Amino acid sequence: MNQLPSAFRTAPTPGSRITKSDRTRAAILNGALEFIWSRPFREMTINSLMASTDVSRSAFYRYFDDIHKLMETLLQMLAEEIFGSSNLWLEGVGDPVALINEAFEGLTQTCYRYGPFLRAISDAASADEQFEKIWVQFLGAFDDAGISRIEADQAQGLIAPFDARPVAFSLNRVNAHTFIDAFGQRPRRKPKPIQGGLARIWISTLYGAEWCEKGSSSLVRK
Amino acid sequence: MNQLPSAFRTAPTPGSRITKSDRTRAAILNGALEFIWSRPFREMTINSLMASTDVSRSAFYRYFDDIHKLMETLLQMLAEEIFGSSNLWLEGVGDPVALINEAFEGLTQTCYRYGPFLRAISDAASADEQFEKIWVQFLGAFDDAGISRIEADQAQGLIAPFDARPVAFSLNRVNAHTFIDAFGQRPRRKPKPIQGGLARIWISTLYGAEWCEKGSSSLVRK
DNA sequence: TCAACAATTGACAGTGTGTCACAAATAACG
DNA sequence: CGTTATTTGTGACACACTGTCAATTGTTGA
Repeated sequence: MNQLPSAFRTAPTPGSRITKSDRTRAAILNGALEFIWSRPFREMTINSLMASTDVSRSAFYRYFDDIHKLMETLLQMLAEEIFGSSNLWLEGVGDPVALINEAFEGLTQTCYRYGPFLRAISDAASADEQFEKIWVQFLGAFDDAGISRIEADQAQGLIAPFDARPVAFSLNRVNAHTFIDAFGQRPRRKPKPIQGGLARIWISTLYGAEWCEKGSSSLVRK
Repeated sequence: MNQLPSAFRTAPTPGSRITKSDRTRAAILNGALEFIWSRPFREMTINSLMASTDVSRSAFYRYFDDIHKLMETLLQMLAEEIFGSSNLWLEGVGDPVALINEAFEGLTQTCYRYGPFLRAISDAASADEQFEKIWVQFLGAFDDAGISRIEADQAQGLIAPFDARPVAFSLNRVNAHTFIDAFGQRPRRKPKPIQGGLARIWISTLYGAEWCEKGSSSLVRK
């Protein structure tokens, strides 16, 4: 049922032994993940979060400055996985349309699994100035990579010569917020149609609609 | 400098005279608009809001249940104007590509003007369950209208026969969050490239890229 | 064993919320 | 007018959450 990552079952200490502090820290992080999975971020107070652990509320502050610093820690976890999926198209070589389809296959799966978490991150961003910067930076990294890829393909004549920046900007927004809105709260929408819709938008915009029905089987409609 | 609507300069009472209550209510709403224009929504407490009026914090509760009910009142204001712009394409007759370009002209202008406000609404939605429902409903109305329009054009052979629902869903997300991210905080991005990027995405996805450079002059690049 | 260090705790001050009984201002009316 | 009724505004209260601190408890290694 709970599809959240189990990355904190043990301690993330470098070389030394597992200390009590490690276990408490892991308990807090796991508690946060479970919380996010079952309740909206706005209800996650230090109180309610620490209630799931066996230590007091004050103990939280030995490990994190506040709720948003904790979210920052969690975001880093997800970031690698998401960036990994997207990189297929962003930096891959070969047929770009096929790469996009492949990338959306993995990306959709990842975002479907982590939907509520993704949503919590987005909510946390609007609640805290510092964390918002991190989230904006995270999205901005995709913007830059997208612009590079589009301009590279434009140089090769694969993409029409339009202004890459605003298109990359909007294409990244459509991904982020389609996933957040579609998978962020239960019942989540079916992933396949969402994936198909996004792939269609990207491929039509960048390479032309005639590529939409070709390529990966992930676009075949039932 | 301040481009916010001045809708509350007087009282919105039906027939009768302007009472003191009307003026206070208007002062609160105007204070909220000014606040949103200059500071992020997360900093808008009843305290800081009422400081701009000449009545006490408690007086707020005579007019609104809480901050989010106030936001609800403000949203209704904007809703009509936004829906008006979009309706050009959603329900207009004639060349749909030209209609989209026209619609984006007005829509971009409106969202540029009300950017910080739009952003506050989005932030408020993630902070309050009730208000979130209203925001979701607001977006959902565009989804439904978009699906209808796409399916109608598909029936006419103007749009390829793909599953309209997820595409309309994502196209609406790209609008909302492109505008929020691009115009929600100063310095706002230049509206024209944003408008061009969005129009390109919509037109390519729905009608095919060959229509992108034709139609309205709003797509001509410098 | 017993210091030295790590982890945890309850209590506190600060800020915000929403409610209430009461005070002040305004309107209604003889 | 002056008096009453209604509307509008206020301070004070109880509650919730945050972040800090000195004091306490626990763990570890010589």
